[in-house]
Amino acid sequence: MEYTIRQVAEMVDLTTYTLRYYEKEGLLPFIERNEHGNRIFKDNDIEWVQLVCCLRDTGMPIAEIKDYVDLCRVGDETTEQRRQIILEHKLKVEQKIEKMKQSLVKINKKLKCYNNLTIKEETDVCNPNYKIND
Amino acid sequence: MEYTIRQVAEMVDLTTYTLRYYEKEGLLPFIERNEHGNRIFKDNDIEWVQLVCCLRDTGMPIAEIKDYVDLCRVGDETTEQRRQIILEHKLKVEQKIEKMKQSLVKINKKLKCYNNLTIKEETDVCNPNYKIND
DNA sequence: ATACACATTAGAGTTCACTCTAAGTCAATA
DNA sequence: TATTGACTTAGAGTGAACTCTAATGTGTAT
Repeated sequence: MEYTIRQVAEMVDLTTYTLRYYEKEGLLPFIERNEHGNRIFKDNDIEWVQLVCCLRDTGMPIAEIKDYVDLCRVGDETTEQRRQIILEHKLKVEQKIEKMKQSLVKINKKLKCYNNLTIKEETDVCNPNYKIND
Repeated sequence: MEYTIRQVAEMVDLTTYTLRYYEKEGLLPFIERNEHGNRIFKDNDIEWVQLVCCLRDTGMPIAEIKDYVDLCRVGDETTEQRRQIILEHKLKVEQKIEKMKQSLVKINKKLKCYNNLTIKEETDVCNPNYKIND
């Protein structure tokens, strides 16, 4: 199957601007063109875009994704370097999730505080301003 | 206990620039000053800064934290609005964690692919460039 | 034929969250 | 007394990641 940039944008929930920007930055070096110079996305390309999105969504900077893509283009002799990049990113993502979970605990405590307040109609012991509590 | 901006920066792992910026943006409206106009952070302030960091780290924009802080300053009649803000943020954070976990699954698949490659010394079936696989 | 809808490019502009600079004040120390 | 070092401010600068504009081209519908 082949898709226009607009269709792909819709599919992966990016704008056409962003897709062009990603190509310009070297994140999508394989996209073909038709006879008018318009981009043609194949199914493989969609999957690639999705991988790029996955890395971006988990906090990998554009420049680092570019490095990874460049290694991909070199060929077999770079698999170990690529493995290393993905491994390190995996660890960062795991840490990020752990930190988010910790933060969520704090947020839930805060929320519980407000819930108690609302339910019990008590005096505001839960931070009308933070001088009083938390 | 009282602390200088430098000490607080160290404690919460922000720069002094960032702390001043947060105050300028209205995120820390209660910080007192000494006779020379220097900021004095109390223990309460540290906790407040940590809450701000918690919200920031989980993706709440500065402007939204500001709105929340402003509501705190108004007083008791805004607890329901504040509860709502925290509740909605909690849900967003949960979604964010869920999305991160999904992404991690994808990243792990990729990594496994490279690991197999490295261990088995097979032909590169795992994306020397993405035309071949994934 | 002409308008509409979609595509293209280079490059400018925007937003966010800092990050830093310059110029100044103040207190303690050599 | 002079320097050092920590603080202050307003406001300029930075970097990342988009986001958009303007000019242009192409194919289809009325």
